Amino acid sequence: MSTETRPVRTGRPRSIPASDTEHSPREQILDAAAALFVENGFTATPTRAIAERVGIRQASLYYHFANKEEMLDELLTASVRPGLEVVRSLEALVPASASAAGALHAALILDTTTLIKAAHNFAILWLLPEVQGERYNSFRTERQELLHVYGRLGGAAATEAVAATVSEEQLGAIIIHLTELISHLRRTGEPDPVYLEVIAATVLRACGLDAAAIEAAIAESQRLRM
Amino acid sequence: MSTETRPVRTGRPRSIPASDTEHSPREQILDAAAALFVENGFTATPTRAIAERVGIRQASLYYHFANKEEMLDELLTASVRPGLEVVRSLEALVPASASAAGALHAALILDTTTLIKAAHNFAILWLLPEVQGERYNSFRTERQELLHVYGRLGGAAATEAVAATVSEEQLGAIIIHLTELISHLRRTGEPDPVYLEVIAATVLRACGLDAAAIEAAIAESQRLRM
DNA sequence: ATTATCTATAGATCTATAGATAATGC
DNA sequence: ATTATCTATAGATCTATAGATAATGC
Repeated sequence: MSTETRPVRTGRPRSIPASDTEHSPREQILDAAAALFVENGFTATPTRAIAERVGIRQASLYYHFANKEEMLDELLTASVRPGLEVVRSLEALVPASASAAGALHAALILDTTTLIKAAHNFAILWLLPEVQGERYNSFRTERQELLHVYGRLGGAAATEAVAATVSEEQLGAIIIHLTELISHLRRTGEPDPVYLEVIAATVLRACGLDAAAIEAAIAESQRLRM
Repeated sequence: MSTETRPVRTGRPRSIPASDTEHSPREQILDAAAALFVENGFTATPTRAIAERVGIRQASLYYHFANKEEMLDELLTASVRPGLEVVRSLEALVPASASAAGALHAALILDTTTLIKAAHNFAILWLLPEVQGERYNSFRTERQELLHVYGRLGGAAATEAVAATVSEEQLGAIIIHLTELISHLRRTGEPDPVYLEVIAATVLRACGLDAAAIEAAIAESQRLRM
């Protein structure tokens, strides 16, 4: 016996009945837009292409969104938020129940796992030139926050020698940028999952940790992620 | 007495006389296109905007280029080639007249210096979604070659522990990606030049080098660049 | 009555071609 | 004659709005 709220659809039926009755039209549109924006970019994706992929008429998009920008805006914020939460909750464990290096490694693995597994390669959306505009400031703020958290974790994990020459700001930029390597690799094919481990270890090396310290952080990271 | 070949221009004069008589119309167009493609992207840059920036009519572009793609294509290849030459010539010094770590460091500083100083932020062009098409394969081949050279240099410089867990392919991807951090930072402002040193040192750490080995590589790198 | 679609289309582009024109070169 | 521009424009978009329509909700 199913207690799921079966979605009963009002409104005029589509000329091509929806293959996906699970998700709301809004979600269907965002999914199609994500796929196409990632593949072709924003300006190069006609609203018609989005509609076609959903199986509705081009004009019907505008019942759900005021314009094309609104779709991109929603996709952008959806693309940082989960990563930010993960990294924040791991930072909260430091120093009481986790070391900075252990938490950093765990955050990196979880974050890059999301990047590699997500249905669409969301994380490259913010590279679109159109995103430079002020319209997307709220997204940029969230990304900046992610950079700061990574910077703090990295700074706390770093050896004195590294902390003395690399600011937390710089470290944050380097770390977040290394996680994004996954998205870049995804553009040309399915990246080898071993990259997740390689990137996480590279970040720890960038923080100045030696082989023994890295091994310890990896072990701790595994416990933290259980 | 000047022996410079003063460019005497044939053809119908422009309605707005060129402010730049130094460069050929083709070069003027590429310069304008570079600035606009970097700022707004490819599809979002109308040919009219390029022409306006040059000071000619939109249709006049097509005397010099068959289409818009040809402009992007030319800009892309111009953006990798110099870096590739620099890195190659440094690799040639190894091991006879330079250590791998020293050559790698020198290559990184020279490469990122170009990225930070170039008139336009060329290096982000290859991130444009339009560049994924086969049309730009020749450019992608050159970039792949740059990745391989960096991978070989990194592999040769790496400690045994790192070389055992990170392939040259992976190392190359990480290194080239770290150099590109400069271009990303340039999108939002003028990056602090200290990033050049920070990135180069980060790469050496990623290769597993300890503080002493890095210091030695930096000293050697300075000699190599004199 | 409300919702979510549809059809039709206005208005604003945008790329690239055709053919004219105003210089210099020989 | 050759070169590099110009004017004019065809043809193909592309976004967003207006208003009609076919369901369900009450």
